[in-house]
Amino acid sequence: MTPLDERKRSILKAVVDDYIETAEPIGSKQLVSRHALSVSPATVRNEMSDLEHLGYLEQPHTSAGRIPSDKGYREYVDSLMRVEVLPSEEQDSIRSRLADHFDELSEVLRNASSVLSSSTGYTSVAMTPRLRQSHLKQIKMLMIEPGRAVVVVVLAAGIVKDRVVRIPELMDAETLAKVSAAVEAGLSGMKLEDITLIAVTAAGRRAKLPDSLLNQILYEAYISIKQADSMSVYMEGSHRMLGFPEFQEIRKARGFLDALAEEGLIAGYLAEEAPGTSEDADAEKSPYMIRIGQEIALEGLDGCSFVTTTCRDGATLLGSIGVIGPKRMDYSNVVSHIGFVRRTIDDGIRQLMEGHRPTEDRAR
Amino acid sequence: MTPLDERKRSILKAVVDDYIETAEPIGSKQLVSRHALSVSPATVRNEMSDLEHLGYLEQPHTSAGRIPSDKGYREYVDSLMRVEVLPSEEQDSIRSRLADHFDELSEVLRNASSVLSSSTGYTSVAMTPRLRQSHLKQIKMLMIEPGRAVVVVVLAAGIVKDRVVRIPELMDAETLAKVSAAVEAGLSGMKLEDITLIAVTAAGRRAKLPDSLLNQILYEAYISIKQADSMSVYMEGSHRMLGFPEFQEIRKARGFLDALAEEGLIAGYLAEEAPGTSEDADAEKSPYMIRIGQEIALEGLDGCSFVTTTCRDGATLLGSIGVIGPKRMDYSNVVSHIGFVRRTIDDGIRQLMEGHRPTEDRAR
DNA sequence: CTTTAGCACTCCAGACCCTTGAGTGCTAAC
DNA sequence: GTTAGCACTCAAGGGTCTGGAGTGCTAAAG
Repeated sequence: MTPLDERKRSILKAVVDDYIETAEPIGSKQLVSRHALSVSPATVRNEMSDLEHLGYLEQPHTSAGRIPSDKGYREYVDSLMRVEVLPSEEQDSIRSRLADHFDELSEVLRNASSVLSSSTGYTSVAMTPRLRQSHLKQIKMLMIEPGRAVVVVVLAAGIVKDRVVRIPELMDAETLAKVSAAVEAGLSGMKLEDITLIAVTAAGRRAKLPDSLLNQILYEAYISIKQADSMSVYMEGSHRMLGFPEFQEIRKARGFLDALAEEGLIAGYLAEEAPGTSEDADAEKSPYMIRIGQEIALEGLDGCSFVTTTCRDGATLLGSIGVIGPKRMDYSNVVSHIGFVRRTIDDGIRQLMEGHRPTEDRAR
Repeated sequence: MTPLDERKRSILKAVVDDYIETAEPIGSKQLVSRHALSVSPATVRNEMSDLEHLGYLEQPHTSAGRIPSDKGYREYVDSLMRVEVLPSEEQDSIRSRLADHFDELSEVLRNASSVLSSSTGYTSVAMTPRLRQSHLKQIKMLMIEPGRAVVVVVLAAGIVKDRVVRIPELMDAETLAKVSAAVEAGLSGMKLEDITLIAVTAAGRRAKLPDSLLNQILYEAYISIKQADSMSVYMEGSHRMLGFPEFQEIRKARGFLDALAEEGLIAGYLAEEAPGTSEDADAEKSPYMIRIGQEIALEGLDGCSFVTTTCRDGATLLGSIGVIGPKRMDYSNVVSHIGFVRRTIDDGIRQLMEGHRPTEDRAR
């Protein structure tokens, strides 16, 4: 309970640092030689033994070195590691990879996922949020050909979803436009979660058309609106994990991949609010959530850690991004990357939202 | 060169069947006992030795059983295996899983991929084709808010793509509608590959607006049209491969997953036309392409086979679907599944295209 | 000429043992 | 409180051995 003294802290940090690098249990002698500790191996041994009893380290078996426990990683993440600012070349490279498509949220998130995975070397996920709280801005129905139409739903957050639907053969383009306008007029500005089929129908009725024509269309409009609320998950780089020693046993690798393939499992995790784990707001006041090992209570993902954060525009949630790696991941690097990506996205979106300044030199 | 005699054929078939099931090298004695061959192990031994010299079988090492060579699998696939019709419960189950979203091609393909992977137990891919040959049907630009618009591109094949773009602040909704109409009037009916920026500009000019306003919009319209041509790849179930004995060595598993993660690699393969490998058009005249082992010349995918087919509506290519598994995959089962999925999709699309009959009882 | 039984030979896989080296905990001296 | 010394532990790697499945060859039988 009493906080660790300075020497214990630095030894714990050294152990975690080394273990992150080598994935091998760390012994006292090795530790002394790799770090300029001004004490002997025996002293370190005593300290390590203490740290083990305190629950920060564990031994795979007697007569092996020590590896960090979940608690050890937690301490490391919360107060020992030093998060560096990304070198500016890397910042530039990430910025340029994210630069395109800022106007399409799902593209941004897909890109972010890809960037995070390749720049950290771990698996990344990104997710669009449920948008129940979002306001409907527009809904347009366009004729494609007799019997088919496309419904375009635009939300306040700038999110656009479309969907092809069937409509009655008899419906012509002008009539459809009229219905479309009526629905939009009636629903625009409402929160998605408040839009019911009844509301849609009421709005559509204003078009003053026979119900026989209307019913199907309005139902499809309703479904389209509801579907706009669905979230999508992007995942990248799960194959990278096979390169790490912790996944050399096929069983582990398989458990991991099976867990990730489980539809929606990860989504549930990302969906949860980030409660701001680290109380000391470091270089960046960080709404990160870092879950370590058992803290992720998902079968197959023990042995992993999960760093997530959320992108927001003011109060509204725009998306969540995260990195999954072995517990032994390079937390500092991951946090820098994920933080930088988040800020880049937030900035990009904000810029887009507030006052559309005349198109800047949009690189190619 | 001379075709195999009947006994050799049945022994080869037996070996491949057994190996597909057990993944263990097959010995003469075992073979005799598992199949009701009316000859002694010694005879089988002689035949197997012949088959080895003819290149159909190979031995991992002296004094092990035999396993099929690529040539052996090829013979098996081309003329030995018997493709069963799917049991009707399975047909129903697949049909119902595919039933939704028939109006949205990309949804259909995504679904198909998921169905194929879960029903065969292997990895599946599906791909929308490049659509250069497709005709532009509609292009609509809708105002979202000052400075932002959504462009909806509809192709003749019934494919709909949208994209959010920036437009000049000054542009109002009616003006945009006018431009939109002009562009559509000028381009509708053209093949995607024939649409150039010049063509778009020429069409847009008819709206009689100052170039300063037009230029940006027309450029965005052009980009949107070009993007409609992009293909997308859906892949599912790559994690399933870790369950197979051939991927127990992490190296293999990693090579496989790395290869699949390589953006576009698989796409290239799927994109190639299916030249109808099997000359004898079996129960179904099959435009299958089956590539076995080395025939897939991709690093990491040796040891695998790849069964693909294409969905078409008449002459136009709608998409490709395929299954990737170990060379030792259950070809017969895969072919039945993939064939059934293809036919179900083709039927569904055709039904949608030709005469839209009044909406049938749409389940749910 | 084809098929089969018999036999010697090969080779992998698994069990077992041994050695080595890194690491520990404990004790006693500094 | 720190350190040197020492006995002890244990996993990993390398060797040897054995059992079993399978082969190829030969010679006899059909």
